[in-house]
Amino acid sequence: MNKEVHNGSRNLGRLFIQLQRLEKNPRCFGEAGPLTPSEIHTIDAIGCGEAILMSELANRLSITKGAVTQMVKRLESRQLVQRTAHPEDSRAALLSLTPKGISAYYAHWQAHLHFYDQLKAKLSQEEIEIFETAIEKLNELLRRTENES
Amino acid sequence: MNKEVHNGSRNLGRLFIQLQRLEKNPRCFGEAGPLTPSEIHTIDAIGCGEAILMSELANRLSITKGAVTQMVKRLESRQLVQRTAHPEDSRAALLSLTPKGISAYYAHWQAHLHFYDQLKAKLSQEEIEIFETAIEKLNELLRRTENES
DNA sequence: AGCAATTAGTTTAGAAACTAAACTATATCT
DNA sequence: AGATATAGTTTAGTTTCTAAACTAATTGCT
Repeated sequence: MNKEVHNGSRNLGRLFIQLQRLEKNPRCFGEAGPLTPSEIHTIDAIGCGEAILMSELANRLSITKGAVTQMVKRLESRQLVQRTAHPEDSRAALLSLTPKGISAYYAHWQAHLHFYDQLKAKLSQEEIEIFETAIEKLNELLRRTENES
Repeated sequence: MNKEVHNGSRNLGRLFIQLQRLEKNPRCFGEAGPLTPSEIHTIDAIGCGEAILMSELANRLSITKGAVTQMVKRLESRQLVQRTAHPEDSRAALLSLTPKGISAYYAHWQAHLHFYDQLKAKLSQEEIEIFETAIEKLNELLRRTENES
């Protein structure tokens, strides 16, 4: 009984470590060749919505602008991302996904959904709902923890 | 309604990213100075149980033996980890935590528990239980996914 | 209009945390 | 004893990032 007290925290820790491990190696998504975790993560952050600025991407990824420059250069050379001139500010570059980038984006998304479906298959409808609200609360908690520091 | 279909997966993804972000910077634990994520992770993997071999540590961390050599060298020089000779195999080194390492280990553990307590404060007893079994099932699923590839 | 301050992005040198592969030294198997 | 396997180390090189100095365009002030 007493031994079980810390298991919740331990399991959450393990979950994190396993996720990290799984996301460590390059994988293929859509028509793109093998993509490293950072690469697919960047594609995910750019997304299929409106084109975004380099600095906005840096923000979303929590990395420096310099790192973004380097990453985008690589993805551009592999024709996954494209830059277009900003219509009003000639300093700025507008980033968006190419068709190949979009295919990687959807394939990645698809993989996530597939994985999540597997989890849902193991839970009842009620459990799914509780799990999801718990995850949301966790996210909220983390957001606040982040601002504290 | 339809818009909500993918939110579970998205939130789980966000959780992962937020956790990564949070664990990015060096932090202080116990009597040890600032420790990088890899360092505290290594200390956590060595643990306070029986002394372990370098290769066992490499296994637990899913990194190469060479990487372990380098990491342990650093932690040893900071007096967080110690090596003792293996009584029966003179090739092998037995790793364990020094008192300073142990204090870091517990402080890290403490931080996790504290965080988890904050989450639990937001959930009912029943919700906690469901959440924890869901996490366990997730872990199980991940373990299997890992073996597949 | 003119000059300072700000902002967008780039460049460069270097750090952290790895890997792969060749290596040393000991142990085990036949 | 000799071949093979195992524990750990070393080294050179990769990836992903940062910090800081930089360029070029924009905005704000007077």
